[in-house]
Amino acid sequence: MDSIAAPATLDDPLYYLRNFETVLRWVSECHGDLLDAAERAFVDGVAALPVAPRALLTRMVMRSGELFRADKLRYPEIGPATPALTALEAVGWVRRDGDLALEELFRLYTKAELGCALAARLAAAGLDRHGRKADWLAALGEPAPAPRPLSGWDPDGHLPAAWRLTVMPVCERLRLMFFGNLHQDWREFVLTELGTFRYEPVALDAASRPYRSRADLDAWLDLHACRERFEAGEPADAVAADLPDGDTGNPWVEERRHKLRYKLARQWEREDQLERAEALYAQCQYPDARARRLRVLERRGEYRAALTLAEQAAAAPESEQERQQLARLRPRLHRKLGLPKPVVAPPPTTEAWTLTLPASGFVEGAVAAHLSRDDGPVFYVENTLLTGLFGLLCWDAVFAPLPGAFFHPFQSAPADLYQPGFRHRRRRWFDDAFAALADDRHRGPILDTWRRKFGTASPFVHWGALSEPLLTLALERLPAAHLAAYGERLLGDIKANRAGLPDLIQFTPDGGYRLIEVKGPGDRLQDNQRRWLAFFAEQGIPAAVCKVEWAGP
DNA sequence: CATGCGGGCG
DNA sequence: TTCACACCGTCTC
DNA sequence: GACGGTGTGTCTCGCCCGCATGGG
Ligand SMILES: [Mn+2]
Ligand SMILES: [Mn+2]
Repeated sequence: MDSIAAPATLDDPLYYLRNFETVLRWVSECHGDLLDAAERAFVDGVAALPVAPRALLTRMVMRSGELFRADKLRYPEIGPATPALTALEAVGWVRRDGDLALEELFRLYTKAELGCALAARLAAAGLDRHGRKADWLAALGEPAPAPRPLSGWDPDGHLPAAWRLTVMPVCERLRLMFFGNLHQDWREFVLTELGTFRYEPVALDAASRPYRSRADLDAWLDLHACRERFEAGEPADAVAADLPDGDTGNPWVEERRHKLRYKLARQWEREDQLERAEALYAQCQYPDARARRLRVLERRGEYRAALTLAEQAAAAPESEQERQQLARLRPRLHRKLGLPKPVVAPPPTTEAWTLTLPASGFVEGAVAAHLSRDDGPVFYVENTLLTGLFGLLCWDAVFAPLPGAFFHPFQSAPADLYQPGFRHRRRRWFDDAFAALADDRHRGPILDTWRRKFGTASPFVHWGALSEPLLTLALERLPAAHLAAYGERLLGDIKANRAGLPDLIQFTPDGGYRLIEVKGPGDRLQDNQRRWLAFFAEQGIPAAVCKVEWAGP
């Protein structure tokens, strides 16, 4: 199956067309039932086109935007653009300029060209050719002129022709079907072929695909459109009105839906629309939504309602983070309501000390340099070391070929990495990994994986930060039991616990090690850093906080 | 004309 | 374009 | 001390070219 989607060789001048055809074939074979009639007609129609228009279409799809100047579509391997464009126009996949907005006109043409074509308008606006292009656009855009065909902007025909691609929406949908997301694009094929990206080869089965139904895809695309509008600055009210509120049962779709709800509610909070924010949080399952809802109730002075919800939450906290937030919130609510102080177990204490150092830009580096000795080196590792050791030890678990986890050859992680059953579904592999730790025979396999897989994309291993000397030293010094404790906590909540680890690791001259979180003046521990430090204290894993003051002048 | 930026490309 | 972190201003006890 | 908002770097390569900009 993976051979079907392998990138084409770059020796072929039409390699990009081969790759596009690979995706079309793949979609047609594995996702044919998700296509509607028009999409099916497009996929079949591409195959029926002569090679020149087919290749030009592919070039346009893979470039950015939907608008192109004919004179910028020059490809030696395709030949003249005009006949190819004519063929594409005949099937309706491109059309001549159509209505061009002023911004589009300015994006297509250079300042010099616009100076000619728009000479009259510019003169009327009192602009000469010495101003800046952005100022021209601002001046001519006030009041906003109606979009019009190129001839409407440029009656004398100074400007070269523009063409508009009309099939971008269907191509985006195909991209989504293939990749399961829209942040990967067609360049994956080339960069993989070049060796710039390396992905772990995982056997794919025909049933593996991200979307089961057309409804899943439609919902995903709708949500994506809503999110883009929101991020473009459209008011939360308008976006919320269009936000579909169904439930597809597809975890990836639903996660996006709840995340967008969370962001909209957050925006309403900022606008002091607390009632609406609270109502939206109430139907939002994104992590932290319940904590935000509590905060909103508190801000509205609804202490009684807040306390009721807080007690519900405390009875079944959704995460350690929520437990931590509740431990701060409940005393506040009790005070407001005149209730006795609740008993809250204080977190275990972590050793802390203060260093006074000559001023320098990079606090972590300054502390590392100050503490480092020949027989006691210090590395700036933050999340990369422990997470990397875990990723190396559990490589086979992470890339286990479970149904539905991998559906194309360019995945750096299984699709269900953050889903609740992730660990359980791979317990066979994880049990092996933890057994290796229990028997203290993890070092060989970790080092071996480091050598074999170096450079291959992994959700846990950041190769640039994990040199062999660091790795060997860490393996020598870190007890297996510490690694096991770390791994268990990470697996308990991968998303929340993959960050927040201390800045430095110090390999002490006595043959041990110590993790050090550096805090410059005005910087304080983040919640996730506190949780890790509390855990390390419980587990007897050596960790400390180093506060830094800059030496006075 | 030097410089910086961003798109296109393999 | 997302995310983790640093930094800073505020409010409160 | 708690909280929230904002800014920053780094995400995915390295190279080339066209373009905009501003100073000489
Ligand atoms: Mn840090
Ligand atoms: Mn720090």
